[in-house]
Amino acid sequence: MKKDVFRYSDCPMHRSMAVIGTKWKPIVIYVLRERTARFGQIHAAIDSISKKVLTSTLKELESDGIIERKEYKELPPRVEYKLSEKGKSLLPIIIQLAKWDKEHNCPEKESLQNA
Amino acid sequence: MKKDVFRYSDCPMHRSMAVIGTKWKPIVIYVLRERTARFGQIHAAIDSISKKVLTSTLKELESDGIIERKEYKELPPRVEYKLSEKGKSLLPIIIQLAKWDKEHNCPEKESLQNA
DNA sequence: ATTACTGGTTACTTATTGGTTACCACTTTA
DNA sequence: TAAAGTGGTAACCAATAAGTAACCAGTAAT
Repeated sequence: MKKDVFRYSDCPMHRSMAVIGTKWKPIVIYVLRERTARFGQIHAAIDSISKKVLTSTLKELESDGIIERKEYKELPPRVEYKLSEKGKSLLPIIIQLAKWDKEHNCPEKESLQNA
Repeated sequence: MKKDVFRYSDCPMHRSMAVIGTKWKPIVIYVLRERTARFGQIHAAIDSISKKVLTSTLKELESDGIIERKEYKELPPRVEYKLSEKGKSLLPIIIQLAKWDKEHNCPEKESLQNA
């Protein structure tokens, strides 16, 4: 999120938004919830994100300590991303949000909450 | 969030983001967590939001059934906003996020997690 | 010699969000 | 008569986020 207007706010919601308040960040965290993934795998999992935006999203998440990036000196290159401890601590919230959605935004199947 | 690209996705995180994935929405929900508030009060609570953006944020939250708007036919006008049941069901997540922030993004006071 | 592979970068353009200022209705108060 | 108070709206502009297409390195396989 932009040039840190929210980062040093005294409201915790503002600060949270500074870290995960963009279109793609929660989705990337969700993708990494149970596995390490390579750049290309994340890109394939979220097919509508562009490489450029995925790159910048990953960089920001890394610099905020949410994910870790490990580069293997191979050819062709291999880079793996995974949640850090801090990122994992955010996971219950992200997962609850996905669950909330399943319970509230699926008009078709309102009674099937165990998918 | 824009023209509903995410709204009918089959990924629950995409759909959640369609409903609350903007800069201001989680903050507005947080402000309404324990009280009904008037437009001017919300505006005062989030002093960096403009009236225009607050108006559109409130409208979107209302049309997604997260908040309820009640207009009193008085002069000067009075309009009250509060969380709907659906909005209240989202609240634990928002509050957890604020709590997460307090625990992880306050480098100064790392051991004071009970503020 | 060419293509594929991977994880990007670059330059450029467009979409979306956010901000500013002025203004409105209608009544009460000064 | 004029200003204040409330919850906005309208027109216009600036900032930011996101998207597109082409390209790169360096090796292996075709």
